Amino acid sequence: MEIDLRARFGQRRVSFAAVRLPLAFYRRPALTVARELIGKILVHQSGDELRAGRIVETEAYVGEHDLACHASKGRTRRTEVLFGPPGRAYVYFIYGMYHCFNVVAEPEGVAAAVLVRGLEPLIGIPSGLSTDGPGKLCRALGITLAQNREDLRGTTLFIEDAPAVPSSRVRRGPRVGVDYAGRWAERKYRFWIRDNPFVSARRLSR
DNA sequence: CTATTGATGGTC
DNA sequence: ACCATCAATAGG
Repeated sequence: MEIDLRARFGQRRVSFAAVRLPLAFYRRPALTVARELIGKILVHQSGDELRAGRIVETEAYVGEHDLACHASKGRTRRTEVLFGPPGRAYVYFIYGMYHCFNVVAEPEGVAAAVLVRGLEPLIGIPSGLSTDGPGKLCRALGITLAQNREDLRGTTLFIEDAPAVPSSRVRRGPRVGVDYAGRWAERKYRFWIRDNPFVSARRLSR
């Protein structure tokens, strides 16, 4: 089923072609994908529920050598999807309560991904559910382990192209919650839209 | 405002 | 035992 996002964004006077991001978008360095995902539209359609938001915050996890990346633990049942083809969902369950949604990046064989940490609500987000944080946005969009490994060019969980966000509006800083990764925690692998209220960890987001 | 703590369960 | 989180709580 095709979904015409143009009609819905028309209400916000935003017009662009509703087109899924192609494989080539994802098959690039994770840092590039993380930066370029800012402003794109994450959509989850399950049954007759359509929920979508604009990506306002991401983090790159660049490979097995990156001690903050789950793939640094090697190839396991959980991390296997990271070694696979790009453009798939990597969803994991954390702290017994939350899910986190990632986009697999880089060519097959390179275990890298981009964590989506903040969404600006656009369509169908139930009132009272916030989207400023990786766990919260998964709850708001109904993303669970059921979506793990899903192809993001499909029809249930997918990402639509949208106008690029200019560099003047994008900020960079260290990733959140990865102090265990030593020097890798210091690297500025996190991207967010400046002053956007749907960015997580506001204290660290100036 | 910062710092700390508890909830809660998959993974290895 | 650890954890790519979050809300509640305590303290300055």
